[in-house]
Amino acid sequence: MPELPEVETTARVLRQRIIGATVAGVSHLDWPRMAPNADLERLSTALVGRPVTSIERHGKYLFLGVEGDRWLSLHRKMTGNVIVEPAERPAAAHTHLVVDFHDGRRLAFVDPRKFGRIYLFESSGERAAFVEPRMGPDAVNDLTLPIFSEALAKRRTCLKSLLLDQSALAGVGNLYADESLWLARLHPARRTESLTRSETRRLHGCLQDVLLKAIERRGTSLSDYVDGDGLPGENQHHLAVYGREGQPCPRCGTLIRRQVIVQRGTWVCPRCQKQPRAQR
DNA sequence: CCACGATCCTGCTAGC
DNA sequence: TGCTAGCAGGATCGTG
Repeated sequence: MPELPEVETTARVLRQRIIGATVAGVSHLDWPRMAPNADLERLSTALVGRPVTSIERHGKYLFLGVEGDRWLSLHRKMTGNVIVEPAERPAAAHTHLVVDFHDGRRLAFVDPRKFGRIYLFESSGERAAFVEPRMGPDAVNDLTLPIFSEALAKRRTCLKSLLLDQSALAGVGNLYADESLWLARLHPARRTESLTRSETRRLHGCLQDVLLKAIERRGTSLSDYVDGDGLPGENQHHLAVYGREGQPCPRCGTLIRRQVIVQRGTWVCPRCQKQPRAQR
């Protein structure tokens, strides 16, 4: 599933490919629930005839800006992909939005599960009003140690729940939460308020390491994810715990275990990540 | 404030 | 072999 590193990799590809391209048309919007605040007519009116001026990312959201402060925003949830390709190619199955450009290429939003979301914002203010209540600081661009400590102090919950909460910090999903907690040698069920100052610093550093390494490796391709050129990433070959139940911990060799924490499949090394005493 | 369950979807897989 | 029930999961919403 695309999390911050996958969305960042896609954003970098899109910047190289479509900045300056002018929108010629919008089509294939076949599932209205995927676009809660826009229909094909509104999207066309806002985008057609305008060149793409910027590609931005906050957390797992992608923002495609066109001239005149209009923003097409995409969230890929679990199975969505955003791909630039020649317009003559037949549209892939499960294509739910196509943006055609004047140069004969198109951007396709493909999502078998239809969990992905498409939004249109007609000003930066409108976009900010959407982002602010639901997303905290971006986990890579805005999350300094003091800001992370503050986000942690504001909530009394377990570490896994904190890392997955997009309003606390934006961009981390199930995979990178587990990988960061393993690298920091902290159990996902540990309470936020139980962390010492040095554990907080360690978790912050490990989270940055895990996310930046994953970006260098162009994301993790386990089932669906490919980048803006349709290419898989490399980080799936470097996972320590995620999805590795029964395989040895790369640090100590103990067999990785899967448990369910805050309703999510969670992988831990039972030796490196000591279960807190209050938990069963 | 926090936890938990339901919801949205379809592809995959375990089990018969 | 072929079918089906159940699971997975990000964000949101309603309930306790």
